[in-house]
Amino acid sequence: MESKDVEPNLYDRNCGSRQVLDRIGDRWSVLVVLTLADGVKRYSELAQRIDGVSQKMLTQTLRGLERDGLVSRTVHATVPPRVDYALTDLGRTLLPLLSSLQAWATGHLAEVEAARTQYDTRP
Amino acid sequence: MESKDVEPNLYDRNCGSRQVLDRIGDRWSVLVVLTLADGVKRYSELAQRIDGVSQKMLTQTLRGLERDGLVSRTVHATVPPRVDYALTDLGRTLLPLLSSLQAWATGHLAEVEAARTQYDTRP
DNA sequence: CGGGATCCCGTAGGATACTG
DNA sequence: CAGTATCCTACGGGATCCCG
Repeated sequence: MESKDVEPNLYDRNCGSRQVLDRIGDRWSVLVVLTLADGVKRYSELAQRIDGVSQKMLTQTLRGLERDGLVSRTVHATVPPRVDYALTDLGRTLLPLLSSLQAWATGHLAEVEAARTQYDTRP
Repeated sequence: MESKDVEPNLYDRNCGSRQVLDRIGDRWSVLVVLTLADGVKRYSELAQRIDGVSQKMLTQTLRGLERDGLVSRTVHATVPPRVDYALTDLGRTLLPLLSSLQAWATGHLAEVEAARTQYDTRP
């Protein structure tokens, strides 16, 4: 099969789908999107909620998500300034997947940790 | 079900669930697991299939997945040596999620790229 | 063939200070 | 408050050599 309908190959480093996957796979992106799951959040709320993220990384992550059309950014011309972030429709389509991921992570945490200790304590 | 249910907080950097998520979110881990979806693979097969991965990263990724109990590693004492990698039962439970992720990436690729160009070409 | 060990570089990413 | 700008370090990750 070699039509122009290239059937996106995730394993090809030049394929766009891989870049999309990279974004999804990003540490902070996942956490940001999940945080925005329950509605609009301000910059400071995000920073507060997501433990360990530096403002540089948070800003960078938000820009990336905004660029990819997953998150919308709304600036209110007030004093003090206020910026709201929310999921776009596209971003919302990603939500079920990330929730599943979250569920898997918490649900299988015990097994993973067990595997780790077993791996670490062996000949 | 027990009283110890601290309800794993993904947003706490010290919570194990976040480390699990980090592993899943890893660039190469996802691709390796997906590659192993259709059965046992040798080291060289993986290296060949996954474009752009260095052997160092491949080895490192495989070790990580093995440690977390997602992938099994079988060494055959032959000459030349032969090492087989396969998903464990635990690893297989992750498969549907990653497939969904893959589907999302390819399915929404166009929208994401559109959003990008729009973002890049604006005041 | 499947990696372990080294060397080395680029950059991701943290801390801090400054601005609109 | 919500960033940008700067500096600086750690580490991701590539290339190379070598061994079981």
